[in-house]
Amino acid sequence: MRVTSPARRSLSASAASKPMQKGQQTKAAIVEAALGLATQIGLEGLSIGALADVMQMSKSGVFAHFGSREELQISVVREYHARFEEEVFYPAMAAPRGLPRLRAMFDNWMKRTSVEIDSGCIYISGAVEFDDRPGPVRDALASSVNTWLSAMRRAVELAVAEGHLNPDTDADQMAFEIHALILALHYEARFLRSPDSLRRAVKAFEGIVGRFSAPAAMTSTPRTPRTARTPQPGAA
Amino acid sequence: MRVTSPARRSLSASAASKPMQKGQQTKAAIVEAALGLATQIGLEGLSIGALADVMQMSKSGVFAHFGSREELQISVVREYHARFEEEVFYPAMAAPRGLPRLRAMFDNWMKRTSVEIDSGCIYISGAVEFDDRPGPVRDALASSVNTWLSAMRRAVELAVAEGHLNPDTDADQMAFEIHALILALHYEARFLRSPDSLRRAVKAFEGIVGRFSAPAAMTSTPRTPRTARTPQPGAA
DNA sequence: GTAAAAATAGCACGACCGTTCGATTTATCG
DNA sequence: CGATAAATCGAACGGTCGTGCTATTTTTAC
Repeated sequence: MRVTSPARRSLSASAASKPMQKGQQTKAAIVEAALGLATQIGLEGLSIGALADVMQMSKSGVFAHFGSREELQISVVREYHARFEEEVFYPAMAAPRGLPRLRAMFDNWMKRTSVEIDSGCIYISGAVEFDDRPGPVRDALASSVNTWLSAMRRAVELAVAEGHLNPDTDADQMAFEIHALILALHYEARFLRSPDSLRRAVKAFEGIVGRFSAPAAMTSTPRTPRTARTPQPGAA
Repeated sequence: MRVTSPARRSLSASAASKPMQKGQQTKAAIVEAALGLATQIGLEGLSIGALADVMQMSKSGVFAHFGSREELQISVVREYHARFEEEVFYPAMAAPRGLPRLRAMFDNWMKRTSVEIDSGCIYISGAVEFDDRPGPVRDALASSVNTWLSAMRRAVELAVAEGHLNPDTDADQMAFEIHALILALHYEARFLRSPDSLRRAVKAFEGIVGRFSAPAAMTSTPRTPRTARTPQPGAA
């Protein structure tokens, strides 16, 4: 292929090197439609036939963009990852570091999990579908999830460094408990259709923050060294 | 086996009225095998062909016992419900009511979720698979889950009545948070294969108990009206 | 034992699946 | 423009699925 036509159109493009032919944007449109399907019926439920129907294309036309169903699924996971960063992570980084940012991350995360009731989270459905099915799809999913959970842990550590949380806070532990709230919110809102779940999750989050920030609160065992009397209790 | 032998074999039988023909026990064996398959690949992954393979029967032979795949799935849910009661609920009822019993329920629940790493919980996988797929399978699942969650709430209320927990404890809230821990344990142990998740869940449980039992602990906001000291917060 | 009834097998249908391949259309570029 | 490459289509293959039918075997009952 020639050389010219340097940059064409950059949708979610990472590099402007490729000319971005027509096919690339239909591919992007296919991935978007696939993401919509996958959030409703799961990554495993994704079928090329149904996708072709939605796109008003032939099955082979859709297929040609990916070469295999697995590659399509991976593309969907990557797209979800990008949107998750865009809607959950980046906006939260605008909040001041420490507890406010941690709270913003949790809030955005909750919104993505519960507000759009009609579409689930493929990090959650995918975990169930691929928990004992090794392969590249599982790897892509686990990688994305771990990236986000690591960001949560870092946010907790920052909150400790800022003095918003107890200095002996176990960041992994706190991230685990926050993650648990999101999972319960997803479960009870989406499956049980319990209308209170969002309020429950918020309340539980405050409980967790209270436990990790109050120096007088007992954690698991009350034998935490009380000597130093850390200066600031938290709040915010 | 002429006439006699009035009751044949009662596996999980509820009534001894029926003669329990030969077919009933093969049906029970099929359901058991189906349960094993479903805990690995999910209720949706259950296929009659694969089940016939495991049972060394013909597809139609297996099929005839249920009449439809949906009925097979419902049978699996019912069987899981029975075993869950047997392994989680009933043993915990032997513990003294109050906090010890609540703790026993959580312990047994955790064990069922994490110890057998190679088989997941269909209450969790089923929730993802059927969260927006109405029908009798979803109904059966939701009914079983709600039964168990109600039992958890009742256990919390008993612990309040026994004086083990703060009298203004919101039982629904505490049950929500405990449920969340199980979901996170399942997620992180089974999908992320994190070895610490069991310990994390235990620690978090103690944190929850601590928060709901310590009368001086702040809950969500410290502005709880301390004035009237309302006698009945929730109900029993 | 024999006859009725229940359980199981065998086979085929139609539907959908992912995938392949050659033909055809459409976009790109000199 | 025409030439060339990319994108898309159409049809087909082999496979699995749930399900319905009719035999055949096995269990039950007398």
